[in-house]
Amino acid sequence: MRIATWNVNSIRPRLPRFWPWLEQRRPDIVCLQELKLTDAAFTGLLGDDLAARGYQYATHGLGQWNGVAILSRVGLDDVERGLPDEPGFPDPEARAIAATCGDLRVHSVYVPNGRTVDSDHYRYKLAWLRALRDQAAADGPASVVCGDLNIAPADADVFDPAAYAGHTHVTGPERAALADLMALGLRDVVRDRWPNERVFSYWDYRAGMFHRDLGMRIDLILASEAVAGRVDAAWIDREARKGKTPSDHAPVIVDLDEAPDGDIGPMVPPPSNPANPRGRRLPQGPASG
DNA sequence: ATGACTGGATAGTCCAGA
Repeated sequence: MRIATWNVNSIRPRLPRFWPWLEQRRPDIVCLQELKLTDAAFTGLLGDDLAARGYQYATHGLGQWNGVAILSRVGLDDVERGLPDEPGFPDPEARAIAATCGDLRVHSVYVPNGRTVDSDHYRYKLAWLRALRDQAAADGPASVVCGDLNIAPADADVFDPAAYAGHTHVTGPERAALADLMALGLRDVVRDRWPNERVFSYWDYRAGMFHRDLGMRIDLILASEAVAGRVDAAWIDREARKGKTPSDHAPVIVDLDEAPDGDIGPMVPPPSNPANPRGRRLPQGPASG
């Protein structure tokens, strides 16, 4: 099963990129962020074409900012829009949606940016992350938190840590909030798969940042242990950042083995292969470079 | 270089993004 997450930076002007991407990558579950549409506008714009491709969908969109969705070809139940006791700015925004897709609880999130350190928006970001952790704490054993976390987990996840000193996305409190979320038992599956690689998911539109590969890794798939153990491939789809009218974010894609029937039995040891010590298939596309 | 680009709302430029 393939799961993808993509901050599309407005779905309406992205449609000429979105439909070919969906046809090419054929994910079973898609988490989208920054739709910048109401739910009604999303349905009017994409509803029939998604149904024709076999996707159910649920959206949480309130207007021109934010907006998140989950698309699924493997079932879509128990949809939850927003977070329990969700903080707002000042009112709650459309930044979180969750649903059960087959055996998986799936979250699609667009974490607040934070703007500048110690601003009201920064405090809102931290409060929002606590509310997300509290929601995810109620998940069953098979869950994924996917989306634009707006936090670079480590210095290796920004092109120049010194350039980000004193800026949001890299501060201790933000990383601590991410660590608190991951302390529920969630794994950063792309970093697990590419422990020493230069792997970014966002590049500023300006100054040829993508061409020079000066970016950040802020779009994450965080998977519970039971799911992380099923990961075959985990990579950033840089092809989607190339060419005309891209989003400034690239999709993140994870492939899982089929869920075991019934109880999870003893793990079969992976084949011993020095070129691929994790015993995983190689990804369908490049992770970076 | 406190820049650079893109999208939304608007009808001038401003806000937001990160």
